[in-house]
Amino acid sequence: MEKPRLSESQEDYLKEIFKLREVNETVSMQDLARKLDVRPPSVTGMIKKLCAMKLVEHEPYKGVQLTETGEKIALEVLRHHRLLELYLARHLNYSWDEIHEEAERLEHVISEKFEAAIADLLDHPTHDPHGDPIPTVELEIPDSPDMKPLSAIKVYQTIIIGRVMTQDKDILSLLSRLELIPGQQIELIRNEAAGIRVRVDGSQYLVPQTIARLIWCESPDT
Amino acid sequence: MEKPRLSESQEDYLKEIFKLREVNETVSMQDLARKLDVRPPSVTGMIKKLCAMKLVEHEPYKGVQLTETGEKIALEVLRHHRLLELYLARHLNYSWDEIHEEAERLEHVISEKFEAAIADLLDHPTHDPHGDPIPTVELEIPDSPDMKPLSAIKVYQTIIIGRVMTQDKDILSLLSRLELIPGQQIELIRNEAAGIRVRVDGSQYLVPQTIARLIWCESPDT
DNA sequence: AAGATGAATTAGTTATGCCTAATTTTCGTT
DNA sequence: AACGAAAATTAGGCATAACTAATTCATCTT
Repeated sequence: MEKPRLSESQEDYLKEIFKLREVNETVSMQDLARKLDVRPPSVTGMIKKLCAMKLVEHEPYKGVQLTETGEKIALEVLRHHRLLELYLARHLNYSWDEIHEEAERLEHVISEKFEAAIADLLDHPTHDPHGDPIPTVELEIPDSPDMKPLSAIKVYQTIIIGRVMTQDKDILSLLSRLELIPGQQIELIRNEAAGIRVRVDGSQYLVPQTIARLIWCESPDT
Repeated sequence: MEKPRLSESQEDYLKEIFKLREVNETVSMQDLARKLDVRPPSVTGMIKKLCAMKLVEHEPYKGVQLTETGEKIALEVLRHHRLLELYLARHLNYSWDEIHEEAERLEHVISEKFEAAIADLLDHPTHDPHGDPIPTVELEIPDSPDMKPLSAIKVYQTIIIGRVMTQDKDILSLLSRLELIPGQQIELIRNEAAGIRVRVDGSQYLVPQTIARLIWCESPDT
């Protein structure tokens, strides 16, 4: 199958469809419009084009889905993005909340060679600094530990943060300051109406429910 | 003065005007069209826009010049490009003839932060792997040693290559294979009609005049 | 079963940045 | 001083990817 050259826009559409599909059963035009920060008619238009290119399938008024080829491209972009995030953090001293924005621009521009070079340098990592899995060179998604949202953990215990499910800069910056980042061990204290009370590194915080839903943790049992 | 956000195209125009200005007294629309690989009417159109933005000055049917602001931007792009070239070569194992192409795309996309990070890592270098000076953070052009083209050196002696004045991938690849790269010591043997005969690293080559004009050397005397 | 509502689509516009074809300007020659 | 060639410009178009406004469709409520 020929590999068509896509615009950055088109790559972003495919990437977002993929990411939304991981969460929702079906991907609506509205969801895409929100994520891509464009108006719905723009989405309809672009989806039509991607459809013509056989990168997505679209039943009007229903939803969108990636074709095999479309998914391949989405995974490539995702691999670029996540490798870059780790690279920026590890080798260029970027802080945890700064990496997303820079990777977002670089992901469309780096060559296969660049990808391979940083993958090598990073020793072919499986997860990025936010805990997101990095697709392999063969574009398989590596396994992640079993996780559930902090907001859904009932048993009070010591657990490890595995993944933070947001790209919002302000939230990331906050979580970074509180050390609520993947790899961090935290202690669940109490589930209050307003949020989850946790101990991190000796300090206690009340994590609001909205934010607790974004923090996924490895739960050793139940 | 406000820093306007420019398109990649616009940055490329400013960069090329600057580079042409270093060589020619005056920059023609044709020169630009050739370098940027577009047709002359496109150049006229874009120059008009850059003129309106006060980034260039243009007397129709005469030539183009950068304004102060335009030159600043050109130097920023050039700094990005040349830092990136050195970075790719030093840290990501790119070969000498591969760096230009990748830097060409990345230069428009990296942030100030990225620039600062690699400049730090490279210990604030003054010249890139092709011997081109890297503008400083303050956008001053660092001094280079006195040089003249290999084709213009009369006295037969041992000299050091300082700069290679081409971005042509094929020529770069050839020169790379022959080790005719900045820093290399070479011995002038004879000036023949067809070219300059030199000894490099024990091997003898005949460097055609066209190529000898691209290789600038530090000449200790005369 | 008929609206009402919200999602999706169509129609038509805009801004970039390129193109070709036609025209104008400049300048070196005679 | 006039001509011809080369360079530059204008005029008019095309593709991309956004947008707004208007319309159509699907579904939920009563």
